[in-house]
Amino acid sequence: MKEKLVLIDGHSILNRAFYGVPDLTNSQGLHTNAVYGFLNILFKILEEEKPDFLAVAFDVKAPTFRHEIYKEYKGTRKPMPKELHEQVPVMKEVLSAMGIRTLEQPGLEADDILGTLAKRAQKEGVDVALVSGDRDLLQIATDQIKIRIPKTKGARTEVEDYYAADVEARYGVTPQGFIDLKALMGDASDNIPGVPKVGEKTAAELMKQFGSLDGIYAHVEEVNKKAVRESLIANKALAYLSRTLAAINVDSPLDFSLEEARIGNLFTPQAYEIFRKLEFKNMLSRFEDPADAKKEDSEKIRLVDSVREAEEIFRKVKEAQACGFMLLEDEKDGGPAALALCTCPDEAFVFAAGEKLPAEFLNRLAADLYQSRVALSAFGIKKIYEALLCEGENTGRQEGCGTKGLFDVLIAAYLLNPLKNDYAIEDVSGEYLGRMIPGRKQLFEKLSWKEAMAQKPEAFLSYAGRAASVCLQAREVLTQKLEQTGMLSLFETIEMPLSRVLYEMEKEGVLVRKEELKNYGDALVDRIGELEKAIHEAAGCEFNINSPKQLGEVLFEKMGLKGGKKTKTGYSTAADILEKLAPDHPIVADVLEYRGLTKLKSTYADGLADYIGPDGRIHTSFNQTITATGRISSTEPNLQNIPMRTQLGRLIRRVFVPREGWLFTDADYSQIELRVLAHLSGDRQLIEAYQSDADIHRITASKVFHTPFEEVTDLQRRNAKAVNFGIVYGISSFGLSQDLSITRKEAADYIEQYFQTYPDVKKFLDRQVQEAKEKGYTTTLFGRRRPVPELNSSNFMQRSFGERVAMNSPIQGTAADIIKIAMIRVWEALRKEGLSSRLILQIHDELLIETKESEAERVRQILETQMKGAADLAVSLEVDLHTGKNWYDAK
DNA sequence: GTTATCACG
DNA sequence: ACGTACGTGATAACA
Repeated sequence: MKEKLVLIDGHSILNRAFYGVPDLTNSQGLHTNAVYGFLNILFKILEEEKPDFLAVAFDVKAPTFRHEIYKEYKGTRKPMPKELHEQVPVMKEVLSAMGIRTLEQPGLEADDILGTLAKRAQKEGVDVALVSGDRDLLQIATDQIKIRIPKTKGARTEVEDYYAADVEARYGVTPQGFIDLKALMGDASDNIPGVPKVGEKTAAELMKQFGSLDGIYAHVEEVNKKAVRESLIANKALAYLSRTLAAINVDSPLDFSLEEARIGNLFTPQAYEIFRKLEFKNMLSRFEDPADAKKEDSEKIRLVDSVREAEEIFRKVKEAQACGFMLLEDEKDGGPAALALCTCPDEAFVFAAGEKLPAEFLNRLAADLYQSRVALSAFGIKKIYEALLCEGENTGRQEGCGTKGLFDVLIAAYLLNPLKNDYAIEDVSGEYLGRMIPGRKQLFEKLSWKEAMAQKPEAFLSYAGRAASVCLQAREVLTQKLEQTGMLSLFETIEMPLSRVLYEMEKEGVLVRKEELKNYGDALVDRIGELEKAIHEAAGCEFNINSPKQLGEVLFEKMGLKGGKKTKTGYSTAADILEKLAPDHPIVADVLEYRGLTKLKSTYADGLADYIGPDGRIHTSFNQTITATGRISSTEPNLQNIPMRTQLGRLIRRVFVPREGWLFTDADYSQIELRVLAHLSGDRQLIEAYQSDADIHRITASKVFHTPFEEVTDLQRRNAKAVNFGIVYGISSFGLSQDLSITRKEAADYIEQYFQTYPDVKKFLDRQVQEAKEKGYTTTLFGRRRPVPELNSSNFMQRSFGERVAMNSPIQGTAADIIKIAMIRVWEALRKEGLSSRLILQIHDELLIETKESEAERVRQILETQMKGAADLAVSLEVDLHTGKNWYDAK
């Protein structure tokens, strides 16, 4: 069996990976996408080739770097972006930790190193696979040397393979001919002059006709085109010099023996450590689990599956101070699959629900434990209140929202880094405890908990036990981190109590009149049909109006409407584009109406109906660990985006009703974000504007446009309002100009005038950006942080985005904090006074209470008092209150 | 699974 | 010169 060598063109692959993999950073803000992509390609190649030897070559100096796209289109060089630059040493470190031989030598380009090694290996009878993103390497290909060019296609990489024959088949020249071809046409990015007048096309033709550079000069008189012929003759020396430059030196002086590149164990402890640091979680599964090897002996996880045993253990657990509490609820049937408890880190009990240990019994024990004085540390607490509170909660803990002693690892991890997409317990373990444990996906793929328990009982036991242990251990570490970052009070007094409020709101749900919702949907159908017909008729063909692709083609090609291309996939048919065409083209107006109606039908009329439960109510999920700013979000269904702005859409709110004989009370903050801005900036003018109790947009218009208050026109007010919004979003003249359909210059003037009117707002915004740049994060009034890694980007667009984020997050986030405080206070007031009315929805600046008629006045008072009093700002917080028989009437 | 669009604050 | 408003989630189309 022949041995095999894999050679990798380090910079080239790193470069490919950098541009092929979306931006990734670890929690320290280190960019990792290129390294990640490189390793993915490496692992793929290794699996396919199963080589005996492996080496990676780098250029010694890479101050500028061929940006592939620029090279192809512009023939220029571009400096390596710093996001990529910082990954080069990391990459080398990773390779070194994996025991992979790296090669770099002053005076030698990576191409030369690769070429030389490939040829040497071939001489020794070793097969070679050379991996590079650079087609120049194709000149090295032979029957034993395969050039492999990876292409990132969407999510995964495909590799093009070239032996010598493949090069000829694809390009019509031999590998040697490749050199000649390049010599003829030149390559600006490699400083190869080439022959003047000969470009890509001509070079290819010449090669086809004569076979080689030598062939061309042997028959140079036979070259057809006069200009080319003369240039060839005049530049013969240049042509041969170019060939020398284009040819990879396959005989470089390189002190290296193949044995040095023999592959050993790549998955070393050192590599594991680095992968962990880089947070390449899915790659960690390639390592043997060090936790297994190291911990198995000391880690005792006991399976409990009888009532008698369970009771005995619970008695003991109740005497502990703190307890890690991991309840695994099956996603298929919603019932508890198992409960894991841990009172000291290397010992855990896993209670498996089943015939011998009924779920109800487990719930009772859990509730009992919650009533005891043990401090529970759980993960995703909102989901487990059901079990904790199953016996009612009117004994024991009464403080706050009943969360005393409870600690939610999930919420703590979210506060410490709100940018993550998910917060798996195994990630928390690795990140905060430095203790790697095998992840759920790795162990069970897509199995539900009950399936996992049945199919892989041992792994399940181990996972559950460790998870509980992590909950216990993480409490201390996370508390300390929260303390260090100034977020402990936010955690304890806002987020933890809020989790209970959200649980109750979800459980309560909102009543929806199913019949009326159906009628609403049905009423849309006829008009949708009419529009569809009219659109197809006007277009002269039938097509799917819902397909932006088809719609774009019909509108802009078939019908020839003028509208610039936008997206990479084709024409933009977004509403703001179509609105400009609508007045002149009835079909476009119809499309817009069609879009509006089908949206109402599919997302709201039909979409919501699927979520009405047996109790006639919709129970949304309020997610507490999703947004970057601290807002909550609502899913399945989203009840925070029910139509409001158009009359027809707004009507759907009539199907949201309180129970028979009750009312809705709706309370929303008036311009909470602008008021927060007034407070945070301390701007005297803005604060006084709010104290005067007049329409803030009108006041702003009056000041910004130097117009007496009474004479402000509607247009001026509208413009001022847009500027106010723009300020909150992190103003840019372009954004404002888009919104108002004015020129950038005009928008810039408005902004300039605004800042002159409210100078401290300007100072405040600048300070947010400045501080965020220094510290790497922004902070709300209540200490909530949001990291802004984009501020360090070398990419203008990303950096600008970071600046807007730095301006917006403290404002949006502080407003989010305030309404959370209000929610807790309102909830507690309702409870304390023994009222039956219930908080059921939150829509960012609005609360909806299902109100018992006899409590209506008291509910209004509670809402007003608690919402206004949620924060003490330099301006008052104002609340608009409405009551009605449905949500439509209560707004 | 990603993209385009559009609903809300 | 770059190419935008901030924060979400659901749907349908398309690869």
